[in-house]
Amino acid sequence: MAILESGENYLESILKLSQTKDGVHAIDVVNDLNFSKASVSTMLKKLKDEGYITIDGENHLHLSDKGLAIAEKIYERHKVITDILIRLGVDPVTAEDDACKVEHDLTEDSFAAIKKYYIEKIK
Amino acid sequence: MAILESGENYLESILKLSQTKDGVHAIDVVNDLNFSKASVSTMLKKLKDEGYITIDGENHLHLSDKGLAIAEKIYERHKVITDILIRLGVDPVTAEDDACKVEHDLTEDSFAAIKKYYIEKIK
DNA sequence: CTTTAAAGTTAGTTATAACTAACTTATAAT
DNA sequence: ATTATAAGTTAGTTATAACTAACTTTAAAG
Repeated sequence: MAILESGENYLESILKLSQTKDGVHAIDVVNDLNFSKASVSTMLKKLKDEGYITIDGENHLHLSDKGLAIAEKIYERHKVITDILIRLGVDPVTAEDDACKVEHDLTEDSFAAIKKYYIEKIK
Repeated sequence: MAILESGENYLESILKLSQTKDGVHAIDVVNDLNFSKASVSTMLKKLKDEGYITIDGENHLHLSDKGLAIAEKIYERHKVITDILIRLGVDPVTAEDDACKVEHDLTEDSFAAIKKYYIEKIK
């Protein structure tokens, strides 16, 4: 079963959190995504069952190889799209919010085209 | 109750169809969106109940003022985003598909910024 | 005019993904 | 050690929005 939009956000959150903190817990994801503990618990179980993350004895969340691949993909999209919107004059908070939605919708082709343009013409 | 992503697509479809055909029926929307007749029937009823469309004695679909406003907004986004992606080198079919998803996610601010850039720098 | 096909509806199901409430488990403070 | 707080789980609910199956209604063709 492939991972969907919501799952991608969880993986991205775990990656982001793991860059500033070691030992990411479910509660950190709760605070980052502003979902209920119950929702996060349920989704993390699903992500674990489907092999996107592992949870160790201290309840630390770890991205598996395939989880990391998705997290990195989405996180890159997030940063590129946010930056483009900011450079086009959108306020940073709105840019972040919009990137967070759009980042899941683009095909590889479209994002690659956007990224290429971003690197050559905007950045 | 505000209209959501799916409803926006129906309104956009009705607008698009009404530009090449007069007397748009539910079945035309079925063929345009590739949903089942049942799904379309149910959603059109909801859009009617909430005042976004009217359905006349011949089962022709008509956008109300507020329905038209949404349809035009989404349709403009669709065309702008599709054109940008095509100009960035994405194949037209993929560009259409991606625009169809992204068009619902952007805030007014972000789309306005993108449109401004599109008019000044890309078009 | 009757039969067939197209159009539309209704009922019930499914999946995704959030929620609250209530529970357990684990940690920290008195 | 007991209690209070924090963390995590489980069960059941909700909303959105698709689906199939079965039905009705309308329109067209013989």
